[in-house]
Amino acid sequence: MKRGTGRSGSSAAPNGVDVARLAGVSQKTVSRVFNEEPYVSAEVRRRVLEAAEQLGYRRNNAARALASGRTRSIGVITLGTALYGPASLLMGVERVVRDTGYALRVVNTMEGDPAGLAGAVDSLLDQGVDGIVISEPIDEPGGGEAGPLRVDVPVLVIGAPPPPLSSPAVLSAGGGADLMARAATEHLLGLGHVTVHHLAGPQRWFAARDRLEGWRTTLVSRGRNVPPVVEGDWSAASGYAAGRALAQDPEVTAVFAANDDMAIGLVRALTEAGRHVPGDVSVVGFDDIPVAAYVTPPLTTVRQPFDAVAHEGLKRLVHAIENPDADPLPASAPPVDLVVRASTAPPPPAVTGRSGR
Amino acid sequence: MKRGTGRSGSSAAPNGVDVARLAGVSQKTVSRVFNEEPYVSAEVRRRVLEAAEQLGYRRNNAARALASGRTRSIGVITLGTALYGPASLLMGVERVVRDTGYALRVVNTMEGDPAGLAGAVDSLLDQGVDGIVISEPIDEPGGGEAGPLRVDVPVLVIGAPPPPLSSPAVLSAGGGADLMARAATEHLLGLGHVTVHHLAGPQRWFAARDRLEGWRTTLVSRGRNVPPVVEGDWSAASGYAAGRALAQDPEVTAVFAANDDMAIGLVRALTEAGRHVPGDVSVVGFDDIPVAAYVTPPLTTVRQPFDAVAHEGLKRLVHAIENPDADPLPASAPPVDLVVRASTAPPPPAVTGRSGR
DNA sequence: CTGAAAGCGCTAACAA
DNA sequence: TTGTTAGCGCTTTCAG
Repeated sequence: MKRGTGRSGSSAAPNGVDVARLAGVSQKTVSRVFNEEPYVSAEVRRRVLEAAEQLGYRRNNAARALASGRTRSIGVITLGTALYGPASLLMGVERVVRDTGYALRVVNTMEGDPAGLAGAVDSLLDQGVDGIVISEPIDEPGGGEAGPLRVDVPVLVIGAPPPPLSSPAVLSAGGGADLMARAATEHLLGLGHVTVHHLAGPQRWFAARDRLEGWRTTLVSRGRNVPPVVEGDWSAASGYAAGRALAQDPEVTAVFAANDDMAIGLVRALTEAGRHVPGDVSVVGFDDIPVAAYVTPPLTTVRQPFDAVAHEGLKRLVHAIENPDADPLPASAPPVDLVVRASTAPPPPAVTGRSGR
Repeated sequence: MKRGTGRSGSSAAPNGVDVARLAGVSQKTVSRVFNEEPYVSAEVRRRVLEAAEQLGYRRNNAARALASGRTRSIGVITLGTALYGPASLLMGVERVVRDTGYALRVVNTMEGDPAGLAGAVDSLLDQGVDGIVISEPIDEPGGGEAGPLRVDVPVLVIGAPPPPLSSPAVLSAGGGADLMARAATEHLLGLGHVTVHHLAGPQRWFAARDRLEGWRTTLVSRGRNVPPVVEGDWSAASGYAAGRALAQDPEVTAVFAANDDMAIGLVRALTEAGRHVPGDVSVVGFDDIPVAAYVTPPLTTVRQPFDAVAHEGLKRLVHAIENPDADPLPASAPPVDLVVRASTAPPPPAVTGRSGR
């Protein structure tokens, strides 16, 4: 092939040898300068930097990765939806990853993806990432029949307990949805509702199950009746469908929806059926999407601290990557933030009087 | 260093030489098998595959990139918001990139990012991508004072005309917002409104300017009065603020908002001010976000074909990457899709000053 | 403080 | 159909 190591011809991108020659030093010294290693005289550093600048030199990352065995990149696996929650999380992750000096690679697992999580992990491992973030994994159709996933880099799972996998470090972040669901439910109970209905998310999602659990345990611990759960698919359309059914039942005076989109569809169905929100029925959402404060009526909801979760989790992941032998950093729980607006109120008088069974 | 090329010791990841030895062939043959090159006998292929399987072999991407000069990855630069439009676009891009066999690297440029677009491009170039997608770039504070960006890979710009940059190929996709804005405006005019007000997006965004332009030219070409523009920041909150002002003006009977979030805030403000939508004022949004059909009243809006745009644009970008010398593929315009729901109606009979019905 | 030499694991010609 | 020989551009090790 003989392209001539360190040609001074101009066509291809310049390399360390070119810079070294121009600066009158060895290639190793160029490497030292760019890695900010100690023991380089100010004078030499200046010459190297100047030569690099002049040539438009830029370190070749593939070569760096090959020689060092590290790619300085982190892969994230998301569900590939533009839903507010997952999208916010991804943006948060990107920011932190970049701030930490890593590059970000993204792979989606669409629901129904044949390869699923294992395929996504594999593709990231092929690319050679130093760590993996799995954002809101969901249960898979043929779930884990292939045994635990073997991963040789640290993994951070956000919004769910870790799936079965063997890895040098498995961390998780973003728990606490059950506590948030509890706050929502208690808010409604505190308003005087006899019980609270729940419009759940798809139960394949851990996030959906977690919220349901928080709701259920709250009712149980208060000795309230636990009404049957209605399950939606996160969409406003499914919330609307659920709302049409719920509207028929006069016992329904309070509903906790597992996300804001469904809550909005629900409110619409109730309103169309002549059930006033919050006069007849109170509704609480989840996420605090940007329009939540501006729909009619403004939605009471639970705000999720996406950025904080991403930041907290990534910090621990990077620590695990860079200190393979150290103990993992401890996790910290995100705060609960119930935003009370106008979609919740005490139950209507007629119903208040009756005692819950 | 002498780690022993092709050691049979088990610790590190196996390489091509290990596989070759086990299969009793040369390393090059292993390479041939994995690249699906022709001229490998079925028997040899089988042996190699078996050996690889047994060893858990996985090609080293860094080495491949170094040797071939291609990373098989595409970088995308987004604004780092969870706004429905940008997020949907990103998901669409991810899917197509993956389907095409490339890996995806993501870098955000937050508004106000000091490094800005140039910094993002630079970071991607450092990582060594084969192509770059710039999604919805916005004007930058100190815009382009550093001269045209020098990029040595093909670039696809979505939702805006290409910024000044020198690159082997500069493509653009996702135009046509002006046509969509025109459709929205004409729908309102067709309903009988004398003119249409516009609640614009931040004018630093090309997407916002494009929609404004489509609206303005429609009015002008119809000989209608062009009312002053109100500018929001895409948020429902800004739509609400604009709505409070607009509600004071009895001349306002129709408003075209540059996105659905602002439209929702706008509707809320109008309603609170006693101006009924669509009885007194008609409102059209833009994007068709998932909740648009379920807010009160269901929003008439323009649906954006994010997936189609991503698919169409990426196809051309990949073509440009893989056929550096061929002519670029021609662009095709996305379809215009106005979704008429219940937030638009003919203007009220008496346009001067009364409210309600 | 600086440099020389030896790879990292793969692909690219060129033989055989 | 298969193998040989060079690198790709950097980091690592070990000497000065």
